[in-house]
Amino acid sequence: MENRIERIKKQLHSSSYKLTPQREATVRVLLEHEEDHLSAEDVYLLVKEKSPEIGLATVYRTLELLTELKIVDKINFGDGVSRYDLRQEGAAHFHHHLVCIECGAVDEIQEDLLEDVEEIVEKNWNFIIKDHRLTFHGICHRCHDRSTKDEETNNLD
Amino acid sequence: MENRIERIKKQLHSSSYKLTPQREATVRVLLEHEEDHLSAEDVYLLVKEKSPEIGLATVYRTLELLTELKIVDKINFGDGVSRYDLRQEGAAHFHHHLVCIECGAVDEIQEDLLEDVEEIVEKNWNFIIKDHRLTFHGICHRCHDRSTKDEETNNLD
DNA sequence: TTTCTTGCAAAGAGTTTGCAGCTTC
DNA sequence: GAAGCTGCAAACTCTTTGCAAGAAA
Repeated sequence: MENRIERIKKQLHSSSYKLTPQREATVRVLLEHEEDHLSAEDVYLLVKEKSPEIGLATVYRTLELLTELKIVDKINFGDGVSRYDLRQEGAAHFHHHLVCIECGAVDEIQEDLLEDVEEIVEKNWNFIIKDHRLTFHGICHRCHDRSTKDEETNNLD
Repeated sequence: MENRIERIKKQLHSSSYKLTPQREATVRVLLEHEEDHLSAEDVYLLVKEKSPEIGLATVYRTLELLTELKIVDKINFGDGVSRYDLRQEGAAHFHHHLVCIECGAVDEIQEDLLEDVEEIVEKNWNFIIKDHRLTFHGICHRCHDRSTKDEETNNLD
C-alpha cells in the first residue's frame, strides 16, 4: 500500500505534479476500493469521510490527472456515470469486465484473452491497437446459482 | 430501405407502439447513416432538415424506444455522449468498433471474433454471456498510411 | 515571488420530465 | 373520448470552469 503510494508519488513528480494531501487521500480511497468501480461521486463521499474539507471539483481534477497519467482508467458502463479503476501495475492492457444484468455486479478479468483477436484485427483491418475495452453483459455466477437453487426448490413443491 | 421500415413498423406494432411520422423520420435518418455513429443531437439535426417541426425530446424518446426494442444499440465511446447504432438485422451480437485516437474515426467490425473468448469466459468465470461490447483504440489505416507517407517525404530531405 | 493547487459557486453539456395540446383509434 | 404521442420549456444530473484565497518551492 505505502509502496504503491510512493510509486504514484514518483509518477506524479516525474510529470511535475505534487502529491498533495487531497490527491493522496483520493489515491488511498482508490487503493482501498480496488475491487470496486467507483464513480467520482462515490470517491468524493469516501474521501470526505477522512478529509471532510475536500471539494468535489478537486476529486474530479485528481481523477482526471490520474487518468491522464494512466494510473487509473476511466470507464463507462452505459449508465450516465464515469467510473474510475486503478490500473494493475505494469499492465499493458486494460482488463475486462463482466457486468451482471440481474444484480449489477461488476467482476474483473485480468487475463488478456484477446491476443489472438488483436492479431487478426491488426492484420485484417490494418489497425494499430493501442488499447481495448471489452465488457460482457450477462448473468453472473451468483445470480445463476441463486436461480438454479430456486428451480430446485420449486421442483420440491 | 422500405422493407426495413416496414419491418420496424411491425416490430413497433407488436409491442403496441405506432410508427408516427416523427418516429419514421428518425428511423429513416438512422437507416441513411448506418455507417455513422450519430449522437441524439446529430440525429435531431438531420431529422430537422426534412421535418423541421420535430422536437429534440421526441428524438430522445424515439431513440430510447428503439433501444428498448433492440432495434438500435446505444453506445458510448467515453466522450460524454451516447451514440446510436442500428442493429444488423438478425445479428445475435453487437458488432465491434475501431476508434482512431488520431482522427476520431469509428470503423465497424461485423465479424464475431469472440466465440473462443466467450467460451473461455463462460466456462472459467461461470458467467452466462448475453451480449458484449468490444472497442479497440488505436491508429486507423488512414492515419497510419498518412504518417508512413510523411516519413518517406521526410527521408527525401 | 511565482507557480501550483484548492474550494466554492456558477456555468455547461447532455438528457429527462411535466404538461397542455394534438392525433388516432 | 380515452389513450398515445408531441413540442416546448423547465428541471435534473454529471462534469467542468472562473476565480480568489491558500500552500509550496
